[in-house]
Amino acid sequence: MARISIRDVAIHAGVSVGTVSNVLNRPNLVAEATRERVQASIGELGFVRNETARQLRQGRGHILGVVLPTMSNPHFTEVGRAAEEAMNADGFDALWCTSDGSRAKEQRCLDFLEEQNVSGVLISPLDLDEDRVAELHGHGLAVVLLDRVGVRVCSVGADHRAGGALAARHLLTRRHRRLLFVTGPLSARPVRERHHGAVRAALNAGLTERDLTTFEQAEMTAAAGQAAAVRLLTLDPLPTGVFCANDLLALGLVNELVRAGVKVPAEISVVGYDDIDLAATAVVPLTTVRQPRAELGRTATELALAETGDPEHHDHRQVVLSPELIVRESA
Amino acid sequence: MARISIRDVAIHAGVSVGTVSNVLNRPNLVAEATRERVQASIGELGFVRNETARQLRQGRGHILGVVLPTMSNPHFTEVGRAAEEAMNADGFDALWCTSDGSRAKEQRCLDFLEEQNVSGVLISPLDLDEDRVAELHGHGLAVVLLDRVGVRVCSVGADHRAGGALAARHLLTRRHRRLLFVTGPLSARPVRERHHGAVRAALNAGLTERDLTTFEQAEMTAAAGQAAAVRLLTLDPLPTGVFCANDLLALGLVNELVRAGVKVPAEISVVGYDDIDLAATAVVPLTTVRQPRAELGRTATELALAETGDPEHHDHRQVVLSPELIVRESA
DNA sequence: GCAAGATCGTGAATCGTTTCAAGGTACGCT
DNA sequence: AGCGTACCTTGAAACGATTCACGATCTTGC
Repeated sequence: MARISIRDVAIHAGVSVGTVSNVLNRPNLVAEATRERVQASIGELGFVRNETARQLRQGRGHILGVVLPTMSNPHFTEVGRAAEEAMNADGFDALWCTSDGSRAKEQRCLDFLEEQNVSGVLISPLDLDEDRVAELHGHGLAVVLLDRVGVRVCSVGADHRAGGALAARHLLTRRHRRLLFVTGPLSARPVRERHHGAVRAALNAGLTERDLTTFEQAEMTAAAGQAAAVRLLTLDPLPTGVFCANDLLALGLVNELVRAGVKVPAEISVVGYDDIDLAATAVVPLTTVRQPRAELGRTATELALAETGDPEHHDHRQVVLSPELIVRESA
Repeated sequence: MARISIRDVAIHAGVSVGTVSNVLNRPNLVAEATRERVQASIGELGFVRNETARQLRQGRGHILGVVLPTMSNPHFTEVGRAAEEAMNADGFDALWCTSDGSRAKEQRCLDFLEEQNVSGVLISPLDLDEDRVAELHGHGLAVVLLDRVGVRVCSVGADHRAGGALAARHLLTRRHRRLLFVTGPLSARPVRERHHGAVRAALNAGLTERDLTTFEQAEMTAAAGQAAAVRLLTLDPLPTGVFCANDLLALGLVNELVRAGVKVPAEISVVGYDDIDLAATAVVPLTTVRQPRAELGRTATELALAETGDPEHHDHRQVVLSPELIVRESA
């Protein structure tokens, strides 16, 4: 029942603990015969390295924290997956945390990660707390902000303003003149930027405030999108083009419109954001703004790893990636 | 830059490390004045407990691993979320791992968790490796199987056979006599059981093998569901009732059918499985078999915690929960 | 004024690793 | 024989916390 330690292995193999450790970490220093004997003992006893002790000795674990606002939106889990893959390739592991939309939970995640002695954190913050980030950073953790630029840390994100503009301009080229923007909470910066980008583009194209309506939904889920559709249908005159701040909203909205007998895109066109897998298989395949998810995750990991690798002279980079309009059928 | 340790705090506050530890863990043993002084130093220095060292000393961390086959299916992330909530309530934290459909990755997850010294693991195994489970268990970890019963460990799952039967019987009561079953890989037990349950129910109701078609999709995604729909439409005669092994498949399938001009449920009825959030907001709100997700996760945590609490005389329980048919519009 | 408790604080041992200076052996070379 | 080199192996000192037996100091009661 008691856990097998390196010491047990050493005794069993008739060598010192140092040698067992060498077999584990620098096998080339150990004579072949010895090495095999030790390996055999390891197998026989079912020894599993205690990473906890190893970390303690080594200072920091080979672990990066990943803090996401939710696991229910495939966009985020995919970014995380790409990040994790990149870590694994470098011998690091991911520690996933979810803030679940709560600032308090987000703090708990960060505390947890810091206590767990991770060497860095990739975080998609709800609402950037610069001080907390500085603190983390001061404690020697590499911090990479996802979708948010911060002072004095690395960050990687897509250009949401450009993305919003992309969506709006697409609707405008299709001659839509009455637009509805269905956003999430504007307190969240990426959401706000998508919205501003879209509004700006519309205004630049000669539309006026009166041509624009905004629904600010509390959640960015399909259910919220559905609710938005219901509300949309009470508008008079009806908008002909809708931009949703993410695909989940767009999916719920389109579904409800179709159910109500509205033809998409003939009567109302809809553009989403993110290009999650579900977008392509929707009833009306969704025209949407694709975020370079895999690149986002991968780059975030790279930045974090670069910083942990050489914290001394590391200059923080702000990587901003370009979103891409994916035209399908909904607009 | 160097991490602040309990020793630094002790020096700063002019006490011994033992006292600082007491402030942290048994504050009642420390005089109020001292306690406050230490607390002040902790705040001032920005001390963060090194959970790694604590774990080393204490034997096992207050962490439970959660191994899921994918983060892209909301069903699993929701189960995980419920499990995590229950852990948090008991002072435990969750360590999330994804096997991503690969047996090898699953092994890596388990190795990782064991090295991390977690005190237990909740696992939704791809394909149960009894030996590995026994090994984990032998190493003193509490193991709880999700959706799979195993020998000599706790498990909690829904009754998939009953769920499959529920779905099939619903189609049968609606007078469907030509059924299509769109399943995932039948090598996965829960999938197989859903299928068997459905087939059995159909046969019992007097249908023959010739009335039943099965598509075994490699993935259980909306894209796979879409592909299944395309193939479905080549069938002659067309089935009138379809049971999909999960909601993602069903969603993709329904969407494609609707796109092709097929009326759901009038011409073809579809039943899904899981009742993920998206099911309710689909174009044709999905009739589906709900799994008690929250209860599943919560119960799994409870079982694991019970075992870690008192490993000596703990009898392993096999909890099986009942699925429930949710009738909406698709069938 | 003193013994017996009660109340606090200390310091060393410990958890399982890694690391590294130092010790052994064997071998070849002069 | 003596010495230098290579090659292996050892043992002890960390890492940062917790725990616990033991002192030190203060009360209290007689």
